Amino acid sequence: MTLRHYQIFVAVCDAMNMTAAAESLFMSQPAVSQAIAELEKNYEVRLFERLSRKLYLTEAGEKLLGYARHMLRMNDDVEKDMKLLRESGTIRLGASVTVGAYVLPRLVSAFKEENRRTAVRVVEDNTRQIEHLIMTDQLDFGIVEGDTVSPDIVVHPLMDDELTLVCARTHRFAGLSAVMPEELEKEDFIVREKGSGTRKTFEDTMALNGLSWREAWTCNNADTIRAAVAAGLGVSVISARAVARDAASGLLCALPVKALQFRRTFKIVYHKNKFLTVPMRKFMELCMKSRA
Amino acid sequence: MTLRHYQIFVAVCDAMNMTAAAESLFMSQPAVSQAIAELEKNYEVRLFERLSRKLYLTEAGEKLLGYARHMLRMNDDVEKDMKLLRESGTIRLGASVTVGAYVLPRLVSAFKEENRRTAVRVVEDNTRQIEHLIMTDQLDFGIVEGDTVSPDIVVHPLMDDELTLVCARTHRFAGLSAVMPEELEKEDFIVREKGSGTRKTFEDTMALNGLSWREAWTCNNADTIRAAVAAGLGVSVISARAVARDAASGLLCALPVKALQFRRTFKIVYHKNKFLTVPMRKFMELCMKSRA
DNA sequence: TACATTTACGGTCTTCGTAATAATG
DNA sequence: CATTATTACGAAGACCGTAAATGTA
Repeated sequence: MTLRHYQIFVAVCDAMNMTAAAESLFMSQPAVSQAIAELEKNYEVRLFERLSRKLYLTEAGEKLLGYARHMLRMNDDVEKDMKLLRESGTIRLGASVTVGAYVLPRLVSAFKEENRRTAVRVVEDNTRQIEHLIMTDQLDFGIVEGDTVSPDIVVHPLMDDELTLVCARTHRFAGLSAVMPEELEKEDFIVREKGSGTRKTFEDTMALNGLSWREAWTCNNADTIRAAVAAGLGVSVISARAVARDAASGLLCALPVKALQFRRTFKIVYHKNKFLTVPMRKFMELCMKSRA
Repeated sequence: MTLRHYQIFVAVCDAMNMTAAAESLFMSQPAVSQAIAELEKNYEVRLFERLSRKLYLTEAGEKLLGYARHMLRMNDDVEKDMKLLRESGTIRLGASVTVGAYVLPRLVSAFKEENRRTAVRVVEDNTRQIEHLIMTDQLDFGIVEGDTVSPDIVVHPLMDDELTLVCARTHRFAGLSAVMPEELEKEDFIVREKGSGTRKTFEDTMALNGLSWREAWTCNNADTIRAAVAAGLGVSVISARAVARDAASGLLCALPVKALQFRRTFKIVYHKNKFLTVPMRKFMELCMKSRA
């Protein structure tokens, strides 16, 4: 028996008259009659007594009616829920550390402003981990700074991120319009841990320019770095976004290195077979539009 | 979308693998694939992510799964309930007064003995009312003493019922082996009300035999009649079944009238289009078997 | 290559319409 | 005779099978 049978049955119960039920369902009366007959045959019960051109619902009919109404109601609810999910399902978003700290909060809150019914869940971890979560559909997509490995990952460059040299306001560099690259070799560096994208960009760029450097302090977050730099324990090269506020307030100095740029790109990444829902695409569009 | 779609969907969720689901459903794998595709198309949501030969249930899939399981469960329950009702639905039984008081209790309790799951509801009223309730499917069938009117009522004679003359043990009739019909005309009669089947049988038989009679007391129940007769207030003609116990205990005397019988028939009656369930037929068979 | 899913296509059963028949008031 | 339900039958479509194609490990 199909939901259609139940639907017809309920219509007949509501009308207690097959002809009227057929009309309400915009179908022929014999089709209704047949559907009821099929139900009765299938369950081997009589659903209606037909006495003197009138229909009377039997005990079995009464019982079935309860179930049928419930099932049809559920089916309608499915429709509604699917529609809702189609337009506002949860977004499971991955972010690598720098992105998560300095880019995403702004984007997520802007998105939520315009899509209040869509929940956004963010997982922050290193690029490698984010990639794995995407490959196993534990995340819908990610915004990362590092490079992905799998050829099944689609990569959309989102925005460039510039690392900048920072020092304390009391440091000898403070006030210079630019620092000569060789000067860096004389400094103590406070750096992120191995495996960090920031660290990798810094190392790669230094190596590319034939510059050596001294590691004075290693830590896994930008807050500690800013504090240590401000305290004059050394200099660092971290995302300009991470020090924008402190540079403006004068707590730290951010300054360029002559003829040398620490650059990387933030990218939106997802599995090439991933089905992107409307809210997911909306979020991505918002990211692309708001790249600064 | 049909229940079949949901059934297939649930199987795929259970296996998280279309091929295995197809096997468990004893159907081809493409058919499963198609059912899922139809669901996804219909609701315009993706139910599974297909990443690297693996299936992952989406948020929408998760939601749908909950509904689908519920609906399928209900559908199974319908099956069970219908089966139960088929074999043990309620019996709505009508009985006219004498039948209800002196015949039915025995039959119903005998029936319940062997059909514990079948509920029996009895409505006791006069034949005319019982017939109306049957015509409007408020009763499944009836056992009545009177005659039905509608040509749509099927009538099965069930058992003869003999009315007997009763008097007090101190009455002048007491001890006689038979009473001469003419003697009746000298007695005071305690009778049932007009409209009663018992009264009608009595009146008809008396009239048929050219006998007149005196009405001393009218009441609508056999208990009062027995009490009044026992008190020597008159004689009566009522169902032998109603006085069997009192006659045996010597409280009353039941005796034949020479060459005269007060007879009527109890009948099983139902609408000719009435669908008789298994328990209903069982009850009728029990009635026919146990006719005394 | 081997395995899983999707696409293509065709046969069979279902569903529903029209028309005819039966039953009822 | 008008109204309602059932039966009969045929066309359109759904369902599911086989075969081939596609995509991955």
